Amino acid sequence: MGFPAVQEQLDIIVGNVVEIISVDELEQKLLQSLKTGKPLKVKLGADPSRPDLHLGHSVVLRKLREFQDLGHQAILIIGDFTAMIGDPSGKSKTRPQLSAEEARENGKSYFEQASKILDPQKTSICYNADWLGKMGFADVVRLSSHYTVARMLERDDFERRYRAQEPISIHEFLYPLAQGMDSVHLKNDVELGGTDQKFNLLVGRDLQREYGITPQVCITMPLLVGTAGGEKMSKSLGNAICFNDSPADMYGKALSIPDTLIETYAKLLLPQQESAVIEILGQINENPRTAKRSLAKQIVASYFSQEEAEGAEQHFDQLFVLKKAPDNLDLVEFDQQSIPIIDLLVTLGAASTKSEARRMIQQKSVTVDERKIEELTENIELFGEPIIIKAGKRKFFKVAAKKTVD
RNA sequence: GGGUAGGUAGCGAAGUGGUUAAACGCAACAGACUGUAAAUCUGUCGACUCUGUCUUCGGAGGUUCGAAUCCUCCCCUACCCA
Repeated sequence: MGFPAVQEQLDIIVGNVVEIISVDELEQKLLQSLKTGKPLKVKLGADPSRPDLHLGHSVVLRKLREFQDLGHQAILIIGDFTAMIGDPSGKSKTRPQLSAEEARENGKSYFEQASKILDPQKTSICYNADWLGKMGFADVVRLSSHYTVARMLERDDFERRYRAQEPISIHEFLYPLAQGMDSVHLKNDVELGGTDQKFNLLVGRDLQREYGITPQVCITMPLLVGTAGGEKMSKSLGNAICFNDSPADMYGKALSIPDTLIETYAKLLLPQQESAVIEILGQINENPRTAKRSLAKQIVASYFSQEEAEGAEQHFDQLFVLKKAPDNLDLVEFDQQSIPIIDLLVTLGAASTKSEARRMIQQKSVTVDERKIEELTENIELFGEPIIIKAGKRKFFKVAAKKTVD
């Protein structure tokens, strides 16, 4: 099967990217593949230590998908080797060192999640422990000789930390080199990454050249801003929308983004060709609310289905527009017949400590079957029909005493 | 090896013997408002048997009526000199 014309391919590839190093080389590679009928190898690195994919990852995954759709070969490379070492970078706590099995396990989960965007049939997965794990100390020494400290310090992150007098461990210097070795091993034509990966991508390019391979084209994609705006989306900052979120959560989170983010989200999170994108962009000025609602719905639909997206929207309206409890709450059963409200909130996980539970009550955010709790010491009767506990705006629980079978 | 500057609540950052559970900012949570879980305003934000009690300021001891603040030892980080 043939590839689309080079210009046609370029038009798609260029969309949404921040930088392509370099466009000329990319064009040549495309031309070459068109002539020989050989697809380009497009590499994307995946970190298996954090297998929870969120919409931030989707930006770059979508770009990879576009390459697939153009007929090129997507290679998802699971960094299980680096994950096994663990990364104590800077002040951030040492990441748990993963065992080989855990890393593989996470890698699998990563692939499954990524398959919501990629075409799994056309995606090859590699584990970099397969080759990095076989390198001996001598190999590593040889590898490190290709790079200098000064060049390492060019990296934004290193430079900043160095200036701020924050610690940088030696092995962190080895990371870009290890990642670069992946490119040497795979002889890939293109590597994708977020803008924060630019340095690493370039190291891969340099190393390929050192090892006598045609250097890869580096394509960087924008980092997605989190739902709160400002910082980049990340699970640990709690501003992420995850692939594994329920449709309802996904919808709610998407709807809570600041208005100023609607455009960015619409462009980066939906397929470029999607007609809804244009529609949403058109609505922003007239009615941001409508634009945001259809954005949220489209996002949910792209991970689940149109029906589930509708459902999520209805669920949301019921909760926040009509302010009623959702009707499909799981029942939490208790052994005892009654329980102090504070203990109840902690047991349910609505509050992490009793002090917090106390505070919530004092702030009048707790209701039991629509009745506001005023007394800190109130006992909640659990026998009989299940009751609905509401804590804050969006935490609902349905509780009851266990039915005694006699 | 020598020297200097540091290690304070989720993060950033004040505080250098006494109303200090510890200023302030961010994050978080709640309330009001709204078109949303946006924005804005207000409040909360160590724990508990909660008008009181207990435990915190890298760790362990010590001085003192009283210490995050003084002393000793140790651990950790950055920089400079070797």
